[in-house]
Amino acid sequence: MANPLYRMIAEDLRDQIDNGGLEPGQQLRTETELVEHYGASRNTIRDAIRWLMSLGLVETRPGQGTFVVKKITPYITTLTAAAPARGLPHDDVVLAQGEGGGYAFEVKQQKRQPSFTDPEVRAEKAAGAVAQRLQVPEGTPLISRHEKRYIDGTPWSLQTSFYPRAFFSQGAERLMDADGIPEGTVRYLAETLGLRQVGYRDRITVRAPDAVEASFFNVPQDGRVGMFEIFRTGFDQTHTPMRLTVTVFPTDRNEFVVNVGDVPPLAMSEEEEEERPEQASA
Amino acid sequence: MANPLYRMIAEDLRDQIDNGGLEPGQQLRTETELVEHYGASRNTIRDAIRWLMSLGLVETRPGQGTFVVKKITPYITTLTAAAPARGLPHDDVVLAQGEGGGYAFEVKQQKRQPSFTDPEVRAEKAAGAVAQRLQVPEGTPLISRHEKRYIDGTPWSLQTSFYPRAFFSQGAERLMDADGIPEGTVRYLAETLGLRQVGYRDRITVRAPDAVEASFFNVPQDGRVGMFEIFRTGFDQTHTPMRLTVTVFPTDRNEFVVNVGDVPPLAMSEEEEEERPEQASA
DNA sequence: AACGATTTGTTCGTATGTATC
DNA sequence: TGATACATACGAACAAATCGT
Repeated sequence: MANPLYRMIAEDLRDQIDNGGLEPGQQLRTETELVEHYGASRNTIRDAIRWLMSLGLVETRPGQGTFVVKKITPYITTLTAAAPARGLPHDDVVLAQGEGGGYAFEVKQQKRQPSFTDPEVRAEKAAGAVAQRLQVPEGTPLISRHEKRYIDGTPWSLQTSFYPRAFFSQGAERLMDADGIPEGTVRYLAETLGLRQVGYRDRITVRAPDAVEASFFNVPQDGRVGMFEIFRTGFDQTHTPMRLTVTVFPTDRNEFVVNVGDVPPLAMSEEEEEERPEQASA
Repeated sequence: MANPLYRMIAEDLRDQIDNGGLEPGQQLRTETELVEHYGASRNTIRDAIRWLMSLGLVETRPGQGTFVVKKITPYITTLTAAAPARGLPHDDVVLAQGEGGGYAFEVKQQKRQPSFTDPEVRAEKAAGAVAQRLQVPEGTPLISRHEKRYIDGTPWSLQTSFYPRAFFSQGAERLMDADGIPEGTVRYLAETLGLRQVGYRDRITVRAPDAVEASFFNVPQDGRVGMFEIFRTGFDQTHTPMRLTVTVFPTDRNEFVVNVGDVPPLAMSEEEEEERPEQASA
């Protein structure tokens, strides 16, 4: 039964975090102090701390100490379009609302301000998963548009959209502009090419971050914090994929909501006042 | 530039996994062999392996060795109801289809057979997130039904549904049966109490597994493999929550799909033939 | 700007325990 | 049972980051 020593020490520290005195953000005793307190070697203490780290309970900062992680109030993103007004035909509503301002994800969380970088535009060829989701042969010329997205100035998501490069030659020239398309690419394509997006499919997976993502989101290199990866394929009137948008979000600060049928609006009280009875000013 | 030694060794091993000879499932050289090969101490070699483990690239088995993890073909679950037949009123369709056999998640992956345990039924009181999502005061009497769900015999998800215990006294007596409710609790409640579920909301988050989940899903105790946690709140005609279902899935073997608007059915080719060029009969 | 004190990070060595075949 | 392989635990030394003086 006797668990290894480092895990017993970890359990003891965990208790103090879950119940006892250790508050989020607070510093733990230093490794040297813990060595004396538990009578174990420093390596064993470090094993215990590593265990707690892998559980996402503490984080270490070189030169400073070990700290209890504070949970982040999650950003909430609705994947389905805004609830259709009752009585309206379904198709007409789906994409007029939810996919308004350039891209569908809306920040439901009030008081938070999303912002984006101007897109970085590249010409590339379809390959692998991208070709598969767009249902085009490998090597098909594409346009990709890359954006960094922030909420209140903190990194929120990395987004890449792919379009067939044929759209460009057919007249949708602003697809390769490095400026944003304020009215949204979906609407822009409808106006210029008559391509109406009649629906989309999201595919939600989780994977480990790569080096770029870990650095951008400021999460540990290793896989402790996963990344939501959402593939959104948009379909036109002929049920042909007309675009693919891949967005990556850290799992530690994001939630997604899917509404089906007739559901009440997301109440503010549903996400707030989880465990902060104090303060309410913006 | 000069990364720590253990990470340089890890990178070298990683290259062999990504490009070179090391196939999924294959065994790496033993720690002692790696000590000789790289001229580093065993602790440093173990640090390198630990790094690769945290990236989810390898796994260690005491007494056997270190192995390259093989990725699992993911189970695909559609969260939205089956595509409504065009022209039908929206509300009537939403829940007749997708939420047929007891619960909404369908296994889209062909050739795979889901199975469930008989539910374990408990009487309990609403608390915390459950009370919040059901929009009832803390302490409200509830019925909870717990199921283990498998696909092809391997653990797939853990599911708990909560209903107000008042439903039981009002006549829905089978809610406390330890037998399954083959026609589905949603339909059962409609037939006995006239409670129609007109919509539902899913909330998708990722968190670390607890001890029970780690053991059931056979994933490491630490947080390397996250858990999808999906809260599904069902609403009745009066927009009041009538049930809450919480389902937990390991992120390493699950994907979710959300359909909005008019989208073509999920083609088999979209998930198959990722890296198996052979065989194509259906 | 420089230095010293503090704290975590990296690397070595060594010994023993435990799981698997 | 023995051999092999990973897991745990100790001790020690130096490096690198941070902070205050």
